[in-house]
Amino acid sequence: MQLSPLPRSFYDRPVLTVAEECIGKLLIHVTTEGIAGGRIVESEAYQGPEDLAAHSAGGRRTRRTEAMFGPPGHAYMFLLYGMHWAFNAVVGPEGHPHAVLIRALEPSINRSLMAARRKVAEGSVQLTNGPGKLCAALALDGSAYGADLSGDELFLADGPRGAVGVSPRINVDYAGDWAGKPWRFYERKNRYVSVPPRG
DNA sequence: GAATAGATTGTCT
DNA sequence: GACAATCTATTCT
Repeated sequence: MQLSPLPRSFYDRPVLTVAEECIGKLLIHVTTEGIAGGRIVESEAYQGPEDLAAHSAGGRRTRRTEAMFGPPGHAYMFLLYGMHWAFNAVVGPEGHPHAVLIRALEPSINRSLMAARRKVAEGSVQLTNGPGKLCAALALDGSAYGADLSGDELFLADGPRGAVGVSPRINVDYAGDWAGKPWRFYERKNRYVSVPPRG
């Protein structure tokens, strides 16, 4: 395993392919406090404009969704419920508002720094088992909006890959038929997955 | 363990 | 003014 950013070509593919291949990859954020990161163990695909669960549903292009319409390999950050940030990787060619939501990490790099940011015990599952939590642990917020993922501060790197499972997405019941799409990917038997699937 | 309510703010109608 | 791809504390069983 080495800590070099994945090439932009990794993101310039169908969103379901990228979401599935994100499992096991390392998400890394370097700040003045130091480096922090972990293995991605849960992700979801959002395929606007036809996907009603995506913020870009119906081709809505606003200030908030602008990054989704840009070229692949950039960060799409958004604030939800007024207090939590979530991190997405923009996927697919420019003009196609697709993104992969990173829902959970397994802390691996500089766990003590992440534990301090989250104010929970190092080694606790609570560290990164949810979109808002992992952003807090990595100190990701709106300032990372649109960041280039091929830079050396915020990027994905190759990592050991485990067995991947599939399930419907979480908390998108409002999306009608799209809510049932098996567009969530997770690593089997990993305790950091936010919502353990049945079985 | 499961269910529920409250927090809190940028963005859109 | 309403709502959101959530988290946490609290209140049940």
